[in-house]
Amino acid sequence: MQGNADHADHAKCAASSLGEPVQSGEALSFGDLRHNTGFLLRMAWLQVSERLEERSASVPLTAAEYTILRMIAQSPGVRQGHLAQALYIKPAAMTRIIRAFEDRALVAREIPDGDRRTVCLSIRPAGRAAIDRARALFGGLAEHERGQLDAQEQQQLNQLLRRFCGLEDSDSELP
Amino acid sequence: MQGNADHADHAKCAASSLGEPVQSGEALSFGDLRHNTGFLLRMAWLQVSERLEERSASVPLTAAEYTILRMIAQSPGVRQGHLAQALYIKPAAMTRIIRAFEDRALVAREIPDGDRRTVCLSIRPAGRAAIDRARALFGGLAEHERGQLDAQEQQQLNQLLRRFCGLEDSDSELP
DNA sequence: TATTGTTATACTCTATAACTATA
DNA sequence: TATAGTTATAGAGTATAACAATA
Repeated sequence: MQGNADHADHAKCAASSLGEPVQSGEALSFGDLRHNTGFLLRMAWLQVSERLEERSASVPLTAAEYTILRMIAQSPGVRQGHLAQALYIKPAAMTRIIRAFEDRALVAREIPDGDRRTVCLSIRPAGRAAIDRARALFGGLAEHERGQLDAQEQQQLNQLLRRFCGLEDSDSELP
Repeated sequence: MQGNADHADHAKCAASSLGEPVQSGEALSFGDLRHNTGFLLRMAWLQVSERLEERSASVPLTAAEYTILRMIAQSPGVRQGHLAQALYIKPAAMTRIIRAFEDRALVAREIPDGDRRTVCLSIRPAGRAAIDRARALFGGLAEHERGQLDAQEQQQLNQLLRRFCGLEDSDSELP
């Protein structure tokens, strides 16, 4: 429910004109927003991306690039379009990203004989080296990724997030 | 190996320098990325924001604007800077957002006598009406926010997310 | 001098549609 | 005609620093 904070039209900032407490202090109330998954997801992502951005300063790879490179390394020969679809990246954007990778010799583009409209991607040695260098910064259950959670809670969070986005516990766990 | 070898024969995609299976099919493996909280958070947020964007088409408020408006309604007289800090919005960006709100008569800006450098915000009737109209689209545990989760799992996810970003179960739950 | 908010500018992402080439 | 990818352009969002007013 939310029926608080009735009309406080002329709420003087500090001089409380109405019963509702005024937030001239520091901690302000999030109210029902605390039960809004979209809001929480955005807040959590903003915190993480901030930390990732700091870290990406020390390595020639952003977190987004790291993700794409890892996907290519894990799926050699993957079609560019499939990769874009899986990562929610539009084809037009993927083209620029991949071309930049090619310019830096991180990935190889190949047009297969079977269907010459498509582009297949594979990792190159420099790409693999970049991944290895960045893994410690961006990867796994690292401390900077935990927020206020302990390792067990983080795994629980991860599982719920996988379930949330339909990334069920199916692939590549047991070959 | 799974043998759909009709194209895989000559597709040099397949015959890479690695022994790894080739993902010319559809579902591709996310590998260790499935244990990467940052990656999962981004994927989940992308799904949600996509749905929110569709919904915001039918109402003159984006999901981000809805969040800010609700915060102002919940904290009448809140200082603009505090609001920006709480929501991870830079002051420069907040200025434009608030001015747009003021132009649409959704919020009121007030410069208090106590400290004339600051700006205090409060909701106006049109703002409250906009919130009410948008609540059904953006709010709570709505179906569009659940992903593949049932209501209980979603609450569990919400709690872990609150913990993750330090939004502990402290505020405004029991006044 | 430090703080709060504003302005101006540039840069990164993203969205969209038109285009090429293959099928 | 449909599909895969490319190109070009515009728009939103965000970062940065310089600035004004106030403390």
